[in-house]
Amino acid sequence: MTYADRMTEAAPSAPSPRRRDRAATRAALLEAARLRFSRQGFDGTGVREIAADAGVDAALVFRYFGSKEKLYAEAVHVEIPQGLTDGPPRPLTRVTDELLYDVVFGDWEKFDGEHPLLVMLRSAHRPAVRDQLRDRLCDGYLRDFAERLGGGDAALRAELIGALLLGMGVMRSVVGSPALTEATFDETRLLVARLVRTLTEPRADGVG
Amino acid sequence: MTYADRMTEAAPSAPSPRRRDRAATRAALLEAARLRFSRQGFDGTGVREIAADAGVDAALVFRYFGSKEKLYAEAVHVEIPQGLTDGPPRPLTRVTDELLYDVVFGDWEKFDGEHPLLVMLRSAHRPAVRDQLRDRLCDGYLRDFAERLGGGDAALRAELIGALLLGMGVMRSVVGSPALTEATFDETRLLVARLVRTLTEPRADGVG
Amino acid sequence: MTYADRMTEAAPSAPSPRRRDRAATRAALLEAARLRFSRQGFDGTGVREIAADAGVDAALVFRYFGSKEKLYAEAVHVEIPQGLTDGPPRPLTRVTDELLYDVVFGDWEKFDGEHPLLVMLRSAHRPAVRDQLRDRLCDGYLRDFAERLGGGDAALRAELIGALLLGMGVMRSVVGSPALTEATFDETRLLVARLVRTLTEPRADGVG
Amino acid sequence: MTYADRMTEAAPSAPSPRRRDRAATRAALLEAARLRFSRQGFDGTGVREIAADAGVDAALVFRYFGSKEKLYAEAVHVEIPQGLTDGPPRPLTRVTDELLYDVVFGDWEKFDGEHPLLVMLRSAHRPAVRDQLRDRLCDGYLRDFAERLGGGDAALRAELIGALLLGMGVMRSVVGSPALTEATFDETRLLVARLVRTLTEPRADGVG
DNA sequence: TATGAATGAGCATTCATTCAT
DNA sequence: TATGAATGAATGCTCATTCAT
Repeated sequence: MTYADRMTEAAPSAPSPRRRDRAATRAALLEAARLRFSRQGFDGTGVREIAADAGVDAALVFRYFGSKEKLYAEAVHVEIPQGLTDGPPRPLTRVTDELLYDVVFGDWEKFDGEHPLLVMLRSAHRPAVRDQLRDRLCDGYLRDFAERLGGGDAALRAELIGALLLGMGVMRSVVGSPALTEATFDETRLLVARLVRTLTEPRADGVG
Repeated sequence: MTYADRMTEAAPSAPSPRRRDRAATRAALLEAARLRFSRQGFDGTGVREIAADAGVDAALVFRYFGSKEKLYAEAVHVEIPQGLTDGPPRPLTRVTDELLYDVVFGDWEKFDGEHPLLVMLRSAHRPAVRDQLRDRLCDGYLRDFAERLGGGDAALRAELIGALLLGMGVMRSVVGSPALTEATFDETRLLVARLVRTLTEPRADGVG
Repeated sequence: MTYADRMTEAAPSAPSPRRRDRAATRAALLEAARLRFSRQGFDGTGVREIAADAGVDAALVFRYFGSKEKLYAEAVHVEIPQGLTDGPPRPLTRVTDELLYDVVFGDWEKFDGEHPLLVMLRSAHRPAVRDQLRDRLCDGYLRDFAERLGGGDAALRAELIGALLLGMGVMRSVVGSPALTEATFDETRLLVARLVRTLTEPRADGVG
Repeated sequence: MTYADRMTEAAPSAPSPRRRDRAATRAALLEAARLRFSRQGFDGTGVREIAADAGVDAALVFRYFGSKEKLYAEAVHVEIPQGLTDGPPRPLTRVTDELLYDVVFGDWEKFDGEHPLLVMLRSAHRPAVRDQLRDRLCDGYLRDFAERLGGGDAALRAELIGALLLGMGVMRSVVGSPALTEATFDETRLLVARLVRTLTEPRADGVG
């Protein structure tokens, strides 16, 4: 059996055998789903596994969420933090600092340590997940970001910054590259800030 | 056509020749597997599908490769191109130019149009794939790259460049972000070169 | 989903009157069950569907009726109409006329347009339904009918008439055969009357 | 458990543990399916049951037939006997005699004793089965039959004969009505022949 | 009493894999 | 050696029914 690499640890939480509590059961399923999907991706996770983690019957997944796919969509959904262009005015490098922390260095406990965008990336071969990812990334983060930048190729430069941050997240959490994994947030933010400024400040010489 | 034509050709179809020798059958399976895995990822591809594409029985996958997982490993394996620090000496931005073309803009026919690293990323939720990806990326590209860069945090800066390129590939092929998808190679390389120089040139001001 | 032809329209009635007494709820369940079972058969109907039509919880089905099977039995039960040999005396062809109308051409609103016998026939693979059907048909219609006919093989001839009428109902509503579906009641009754007389009138020549 | 009425007898045949014999396995599955479907209808039969009867794994149902529905279609398919208007010329009552025997009195061993039309009737709530039934009945038996009869309402009279025979089959095998169940073929054919003649012979008086 | 949360057996179907030939 | 028949565990999902409240 070559599929033994699937992690089989029990649910870390599953606190009380709460019974007959709709909200709590739903929440327990969502929490279990988040963790499993984060670790194992969509295809690698079974609904029975999730239900067992939550301590309930698998049929409740369908009662409460309709399908595995909808459970996934709801599990990886997070309210997009408004903090890009909204909130108190602050310099762009401050904004990217926050994003860097969130996406790359943040410890998203509920998602097994990774940013939900990276979690979704892991199951992005599914069209539904891909769409969700695109919405969150392009219509969420990047659009606001591009508006903040000026110039004709604002969208492209915004996506480059997005690519950098996303790529760093991939490097750390998916690939596990050594330098980024061991680097501290402070070491990294200086480099990132320099890169962001490079894309932000208008350069008189347009030389590549 | 890729920047450096390092892919060796192979029959694109191999339709009719019924009687095949062992080597040809193996090659046909590998080619079919490469295309299917690239398009559909590991989980989304069945061994019967691959075998049917190759015109042979599915049992041969196990006879020749032992398991689906090992077939995958062999299918996505490509000899790491020597073109980073080897070859004729050329400026670093030229090297990253080549990498940008390969990873982000290149058309890898044998992998259905994408760089094998992106293909692997798509199935990276599997520990085996993840390990393979890490080896290829860290011990392959990034190590050579870091040696080329000087300074104390060379490895980190090398990974940042790697993250940028990998992130751009993800943006284009997985996420499908609009600006990067529509941008031309030439529009993009100027921006990337600027970023690379930012990480390369020693800056007197160490401000982040 | 190849079974999408299952009708999914909501209940046409039972809209608003929230608070109901026991009797009204029971009646609402029965009515909903009758319609659903008539349309979709026993296996094709779920208790949740019925309960939803009636506007109550599915558990009430079990509280009131014990099981889906018992609900079915009660739903398709109708008082056998007395109109065969009872009532004012009238010729036998008149009686079969009435039966023809009832079974084949009648519009049984409460059973979605079909005679309950045909409805039951549709789920007659269930032993319980089959028993109910046999009781209704043999101990109900056919016994009275046979008494009306004279002669040694009265029972057999009665069953032949029953078979004709039942078969016509099957042809129209289950099979959907073209001629019987489009024929009018008046076109048909002449032929049926002739057949009935054939079985009724003593024939001098006993030739088959 | 109110569903205990499902018959659970083992397969009567399952002769040899024939292994690795495509044709024999296919045939064993078909035979088991025919019996189970005949007894229990489409919904009441599981593919595991069928496979167990045939002594093989349930997955083979899908390997050989694609789906449960296709297995059903193939299981209840019989070559329609040409013997209505084809073959040596013979009087119509002789033709109906044959049909009577086939549909009502014949012992179709492979279908658990019933004519396949009656078997299909049992699962006719499924659109696919219904279509198959209609094809077999209307386009098969009845069309040829109507051509044989003359007159303006030939189709209607043909369907009346069909209804009679089908209804008799239902009475015997589904309802289990006593007289028809106990009657001999010879007792019955005389009555049926009289009925057929009634519909065949032109009557000067068109009175119903 | 009536609600609705929970259950668990069951469903058809798919899959990588093995084994007889 | 290579074919393809056979396997069995796992998949997502549905259902009638029960039980706590």
